[in-house]
Amino acid sequence: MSVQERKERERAGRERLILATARELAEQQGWDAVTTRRLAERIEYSQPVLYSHFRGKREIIGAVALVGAAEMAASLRAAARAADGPRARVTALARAYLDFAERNPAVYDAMFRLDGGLAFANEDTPEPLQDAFAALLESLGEVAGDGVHPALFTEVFWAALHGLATLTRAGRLPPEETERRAELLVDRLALV
Amino acid sequence: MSVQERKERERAGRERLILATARELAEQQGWDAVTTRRLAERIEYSQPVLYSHFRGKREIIGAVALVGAAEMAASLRAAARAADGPRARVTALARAYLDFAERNPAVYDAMFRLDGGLAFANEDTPEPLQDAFAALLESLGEVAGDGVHPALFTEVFWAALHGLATLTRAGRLPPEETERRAELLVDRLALV
DNA sequence: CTCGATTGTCTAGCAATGCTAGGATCGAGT
DNA sequence: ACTCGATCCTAGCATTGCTAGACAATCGAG
Repeated sequence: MSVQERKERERAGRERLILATARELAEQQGWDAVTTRRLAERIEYSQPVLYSHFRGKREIIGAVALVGAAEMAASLRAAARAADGPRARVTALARAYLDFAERNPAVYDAMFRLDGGLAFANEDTPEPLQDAFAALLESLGEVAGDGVHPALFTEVFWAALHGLATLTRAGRLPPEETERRAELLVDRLALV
Repeated sequence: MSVQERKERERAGRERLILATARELAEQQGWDAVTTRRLAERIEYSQPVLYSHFRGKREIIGAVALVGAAEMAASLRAAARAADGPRARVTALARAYLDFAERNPAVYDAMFRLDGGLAFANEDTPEPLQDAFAALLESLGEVAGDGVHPALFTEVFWAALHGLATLTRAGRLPPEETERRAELLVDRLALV
């Protein structure tokens, strides 16, 4: 059995290598530059190897998205934990979210802009994505206000952050005032 | 000179045909299905003809985006005009925006999600895009609140709407509660 | 009316893309 | 040492955006 175990270990290692390489390449040159050929060349295997791990490029994007979701959830929780009081937590949360999107644009795209073949908004949604939403909910639920469903409030807040992140990165909004926009958003949306 | 004029008229007509066809195809099957070959076939010309009107696919997307922006601006203004009072205007505006995005997903993508090679957030921004933003500003400026820059407020509001529109359409948010989310957004962001 | 030139259009082709079939190679277990 | 299955690669397909160069239609001058 040891032989089989070793093989599985090697396989898992190579899968991590593929994902790390895809992510790195995407961050460096954008997802368009992540072609199966280039990716295969960088991991020093031929293209068909990729297809023994993933169904195709879409699934690779999806896998990177899941890794990113876990990271984002951790970042959000860390930021919330470091802040005192509900209001400060929300501010920190918003900053952390926008910061993550700015620092990991390719991963963010994989999560929310590209089609990674992932299920959303239903029971089939992969755990890391549900957990990232939960991380938002934990801090936002307490400032939703009476009579407002926490999940609905979180969705709206999230959508606003998502809009700011994507429009800014696409050059639709001047980046200089990101901070002021985030402040305004928190000021209005968070009740005390 | 009349000959030349006729040719220019025909040329302009064909350009409109290209754009209308591209838009129709994109709305029916998505922008991925808008290939130069398919597009050329539908307009009953060969592919190179497309390149005598536009630099490439990107520029076609950009041109569709401009047409869409003009339409959206008109829709937003019509909705605002039909409402009484600042608060009702904002509600109507939000509804009209989300409605436009839902009814013209391909055009919306061309405007805000895809790369149409257009300039944004600077003085080179094409007029229709500036005007669409102006249409938002007209109704939103009056509910920004004291001491809040109207343009900044509009950007935040717009980003929130954009987030709702894109996340909903990408299946990230369940569509049933769109209306409630929009209400919550207006409730919180618009000051009276 | 004819002819040359210009304008316009098409056929054919390039390189790059995602993906796959089929054969070669390597190694585990007898 | 040998067999057989798993593993990997070479080669290739269809499709994409885009372009070069040949061909045809049309216009203006004589």
